[in-house]
Amino acid sequence: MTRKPVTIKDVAIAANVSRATAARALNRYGYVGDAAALRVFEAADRLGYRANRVAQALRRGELPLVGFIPGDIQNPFFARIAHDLDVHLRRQGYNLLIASSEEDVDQEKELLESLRSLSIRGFIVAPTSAAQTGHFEKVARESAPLVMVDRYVRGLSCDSILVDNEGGAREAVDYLIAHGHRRIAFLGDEARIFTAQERLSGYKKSLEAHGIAFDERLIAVARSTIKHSVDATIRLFSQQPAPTAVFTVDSLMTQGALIALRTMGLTVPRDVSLIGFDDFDLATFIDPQITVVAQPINKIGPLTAEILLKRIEGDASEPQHHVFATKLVIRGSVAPI
Amino acid sequence: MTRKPVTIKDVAIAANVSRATAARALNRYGYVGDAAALRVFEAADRLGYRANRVAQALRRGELPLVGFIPGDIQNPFFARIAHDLDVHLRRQGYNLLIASSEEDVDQEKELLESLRSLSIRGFIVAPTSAAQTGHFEKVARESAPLVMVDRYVRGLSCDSILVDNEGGAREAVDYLIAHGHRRIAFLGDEARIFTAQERLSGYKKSLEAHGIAFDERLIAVARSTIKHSVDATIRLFSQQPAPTAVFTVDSLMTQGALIALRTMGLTVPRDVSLIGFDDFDLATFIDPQITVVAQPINKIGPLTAEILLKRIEGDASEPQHHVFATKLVIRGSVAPI
DNA sequence: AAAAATCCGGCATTCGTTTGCGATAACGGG
DNA sequence: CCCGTTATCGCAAACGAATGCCGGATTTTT
Repeated sequence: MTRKPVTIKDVAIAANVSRATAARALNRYGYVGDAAALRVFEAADRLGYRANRVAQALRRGELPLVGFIPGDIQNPFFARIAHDLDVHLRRQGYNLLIASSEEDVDQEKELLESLRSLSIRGFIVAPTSAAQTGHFEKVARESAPLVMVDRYVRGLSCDSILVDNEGGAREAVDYLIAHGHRRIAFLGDEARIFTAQERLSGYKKSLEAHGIAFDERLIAVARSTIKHSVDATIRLFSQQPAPTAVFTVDSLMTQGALIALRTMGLTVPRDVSLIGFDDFDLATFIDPQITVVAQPINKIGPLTAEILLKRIEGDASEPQHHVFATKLVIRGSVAPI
Repeated sequence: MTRKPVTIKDVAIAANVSRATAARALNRYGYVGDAAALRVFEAADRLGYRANRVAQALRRGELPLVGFIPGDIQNPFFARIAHDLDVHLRRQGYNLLIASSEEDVDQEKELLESLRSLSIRGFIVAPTSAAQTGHFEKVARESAPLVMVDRYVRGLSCDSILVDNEGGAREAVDYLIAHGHRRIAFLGDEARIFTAQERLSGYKKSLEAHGIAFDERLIAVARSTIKHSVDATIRLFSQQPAPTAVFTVDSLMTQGALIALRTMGLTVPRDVSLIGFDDFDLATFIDPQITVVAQPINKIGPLTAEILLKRIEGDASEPQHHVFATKLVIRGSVAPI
């Protein structure tokens, strides 16, 4: 574990030139004689020289790093986006620093500050709260470009890449209603979270459009983990009269709901119909196959990376707001009542 | 997007002291008068000063960053580990830089070099190849401590945190054999990958112990994604006579195998018995529930983080090698022949 | 052959922070 | 009152790389 990094000074000495010349040779700028350059390259190679990116960053004021702050890296949705971001950013020489906010506003704030002091070049954030915006504004104004993904903070002048949450939810609930359901439960994460709000709003609009009264008791809120969703679902279906259908807000909650329903001895779709937001690999494998609102997840990461890179390169045009359409993928988890 | 970071110089001027005094006050060392310290704090607070971690790093020679290089961040196994690492490392003031090697040795090498030049303080790696070791040796010797997780590179003098792959696989295959199976297929990722090797070895040992001849045609190799595993499984079960059971090497491949079998009209466990390595959330939800070799995944990340932190703090004792026991979780995907 | 253009490469500075050393001041025991 | 001790704080030098500037060497041009 001996630390003895090779600096440009070592290379310069070995090549018998000054540090300046070595730097010029390695970075190919200014005038460097062929002989000197050759000696420098040879020495750098022999010593295994690697430029210290920290020193470069200090001088330039920035590290080739991009920060990604999702709500939860274990959610397959965010894992997929992280993967796509990583691939695209790396192609341009950036590394991705992933730091999960765990849906905690304070932690998100802290992370943002912490990454900010790293002179990071850009941020990709899925804001935990749709309301609290102060910390983002400061970062976006003073530090580096920021792009919101999956979630939106009103009033923040930044690019955003979203999906049509409200439309997708509405379509799903419309579909349930068309099958005769009236007591449709909504299983979502905390109201603070943008996607939950929008999907709830789509749910409400659908009910309203069909003249069905909104019933607070049909709304369940839980953290987005399988475990928490199981509990919430059980609570939901313990009341009388029980819902006849449930709409879940993401794939983890869908899975939790499935497990809970099975535990309670309820069969999908015979006893309960179900539609989930966000598709997942095993959706087609479960019996019955689960009807879902699918998002074009393969497009979100790449587009986000692309937009952020443009911003980093200085694009100062008006903020862009992309909204991807969702698609109701009809499988077998909904039955007429 | 105006960049005007507040430096310690600004604080010093505002507090009417020298930079040195400001630094001493903020870092609480050396002699600083109460009055001066107070002025510094006040000024720092008012200006919103945050130390530039890049400059600190340059001076100290290291950034409070730890790099994690898994094979694939989308694999729930690695996502979980990444999450646990993140939580534990952050608690100690480190940020986690996640960069997936995508099971590509060259990319792994590049990532390692790239992170090395960031003066990263430690590495956590799941080596893609059990054979190629050169790049790791250099890093571990010259740059920063390195801990191997989930996979091991022979001859590399580093800590490792593994599970008992061979034992787990063997137990699974024993179990299949005990149910009368003889033609047991093995679905694994590329032989280059350590866990695949070990699990295959366990498979072979079990066969051998029961006097069953090893048959090359029962071995299928595919990249560890659901899509690739589907194809490989179909190939496996297209031959005559078809296997009566299959052992899969990770949860993604298990899911792929399930999908393939269903597509081919084969029912588990009536037509084919199945055991997968690595448990997954929906394993209990599929009909039948899937019998798996479970790993203590909740312990791997925390232990890894703990060991790395100790190394960073200078622990130079002999490399530790942890091997967690696996557990065969018997559910319903195996039937007697 | 002299003047001018071109090419090389070293010196010194910059980035923001930390810190060894030295200067100054305050204090108190003898 | 003197001097040793302790407290306080500033100067300047690192850390490693990048680069403007400038003097000197070489080549080209006239």
